[in-house]
Amino acid sequence: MSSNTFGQEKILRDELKRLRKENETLKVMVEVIGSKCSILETHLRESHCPPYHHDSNKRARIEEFPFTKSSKICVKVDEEDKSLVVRDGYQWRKYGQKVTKDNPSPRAYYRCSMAPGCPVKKKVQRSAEDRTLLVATYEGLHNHGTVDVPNRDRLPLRSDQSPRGQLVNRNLTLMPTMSPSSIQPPIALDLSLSRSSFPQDPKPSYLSKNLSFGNRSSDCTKIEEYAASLVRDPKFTEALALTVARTLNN
DNA sequence: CGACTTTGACCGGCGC
DNA sequence: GCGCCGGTCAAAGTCG
Repeated sequence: MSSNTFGQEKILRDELKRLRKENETLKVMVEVIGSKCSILETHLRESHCPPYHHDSNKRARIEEFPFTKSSKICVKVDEEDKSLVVRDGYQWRKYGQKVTKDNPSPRAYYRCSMAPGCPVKKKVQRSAEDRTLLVATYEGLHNHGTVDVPNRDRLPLRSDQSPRGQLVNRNLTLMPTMSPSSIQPPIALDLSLSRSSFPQDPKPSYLSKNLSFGNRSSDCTKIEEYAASLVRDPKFTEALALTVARTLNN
């Protein structure tokens, strides 16, 4: 064995060690954020309990409890790409398109067509600030358990420029832009991350800082502060989504 | 022929 | 009450 081989082996071992640490760190983050999420959700439910009027004459807009069923994701696309297609592992049927006042780009309305009667809807619109971002807003909860269906590769069909059935590779980014009324984790957690849209960058920015959990008295505070800063990091949220998706798969 | 998009019309909430 | 606006409907068109 040459010294060169030993050197490579050492590098690989170091890399493995580093990845294990990252994995542990991510696990801690998932637990912290998960528990915070549950607490917040419970708190919201309690504090908003039912000022909920059910008027049978009102349309579906107010039929659903508003606190658990809305989330946003952002998707990076080419500026020239005019299709309003967000690949999230579900199958969608477009039922409308509108130009809204606050944004020159049209907003597309989709309904989940993977299961009959699935109440989930999504709106997709190009961000007014950043034309390379597609903002997808999800409403409702899927009434079917899995996104792992034979059709999962299928895209919502073309809008003006995407040929029918064409696969579009997008960089999905979960954005920490949820409003107080959207505390629940994003609905489409799969987000096709199993397709390995996981960042290639071996050192995600959120892990470049040193993280030590030595002192238990300040651990909780540290973790909370760090978690708060992490949720603002799109790379972290993407990694988090992947971790959760894998956990669910297991 | 079925599944889907397109697009103008329509509906209902909301602010003035 | 009126008009604006976002969301939905539904007929027609498209595609495989």
